[in-house]
Amino acid sequence: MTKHNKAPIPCTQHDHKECMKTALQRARQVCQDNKVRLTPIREKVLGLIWQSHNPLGAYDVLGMLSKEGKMAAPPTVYRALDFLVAQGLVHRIASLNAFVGCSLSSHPHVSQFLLCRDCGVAIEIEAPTITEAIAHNADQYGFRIDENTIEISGLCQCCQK
Amino acid sequence: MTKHNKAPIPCTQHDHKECMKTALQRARQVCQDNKVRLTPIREKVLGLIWQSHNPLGAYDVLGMLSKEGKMAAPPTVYRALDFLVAQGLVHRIASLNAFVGCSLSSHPHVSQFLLCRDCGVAIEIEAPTITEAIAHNADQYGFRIDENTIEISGLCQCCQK
DNA sequence: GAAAACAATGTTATAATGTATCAAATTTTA
DNA sequence: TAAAATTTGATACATTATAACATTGTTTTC
Repeated sequence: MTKHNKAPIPCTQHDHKECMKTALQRARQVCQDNKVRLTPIREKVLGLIWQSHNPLGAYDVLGMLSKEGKMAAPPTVYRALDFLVAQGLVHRIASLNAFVGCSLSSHPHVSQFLLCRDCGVAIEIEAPTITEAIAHNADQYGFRIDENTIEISGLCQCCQK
Repeated sequence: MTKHNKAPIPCTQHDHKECMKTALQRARQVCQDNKVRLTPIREKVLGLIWQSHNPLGAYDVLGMLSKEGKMAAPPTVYRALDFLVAQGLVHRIASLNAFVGCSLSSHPHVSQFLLCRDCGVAIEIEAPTITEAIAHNADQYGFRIDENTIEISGLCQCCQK
């Protein structure tokens, strides 16, 4: 493994429209495969979540919906978010009470994030070494893992300057 | 490293008075070293937190204080908890919005927990392999770590039967 | 295609968690 | 002991999340 020291995509200027398009395409595919419905509200909320790589609070999403004239109450947003989380399209960031689009491919994975406390970006990583270290340690305690919450706060490369 | 497959202390029947006594002694020492005051409220809250190895919500603590006749408002409890967290005597469990006594010795450490979804026990572990794996991965992204939130949910050994 | 069953959304109210602000009391410092 | 700093009290409020039930929309069955 070589050190890349290159800013991760979420952190850089990039064609974010492309991220969004990919995310929505994937969402349609996942929902089709899982035989669940990506309704207009759910798709809309996913789109709002994907407006950036920064986790959004449920009430942020609610506010954005209102600005677009769509009246909505909290349960509407929470239900859409719960659905998206259940389908693995969105992750909840417990330490921020916020939600961010899943940027990894559809295969199952644990959620692992680097969270910049300055710019707020959430960098989702897929680190087998972390996963294995955790599995190994849990095993030593006879602990059976259901879910991982791995949220590393700090400063992303861009914000250290 | 050998697999112990022995239930961790928090999970077993044990002399919990001893845990509590140790925790309070350590707290006094830490506060003395750090030149901060372990006031009656702070000590009381720490005691309540240590009544079990299960994370307690701030409002649980508040309720327990009330039952003992001590009137208190939320800020009182949150202030005490914030203090205890700052001194490293208590950890906040983000995924549960709850607080649990720190069961590791005073030297600095990242917070790593196994959380049983059945009995609710929080098992604090100190796993250098996890810490190193995270450090290494963060490094690859040029990410500077401030804080770790590592919360593994699942079933503890006792609750798998 | 109508009726039944199921799924999703709307609506209202409220619960649970956490903080801002300023006043009063206590402790420490000078 | 007076001044400064810290801690606590008290009120109000902000933020995050859910319960409960009515309504609408979609799918299935006959």
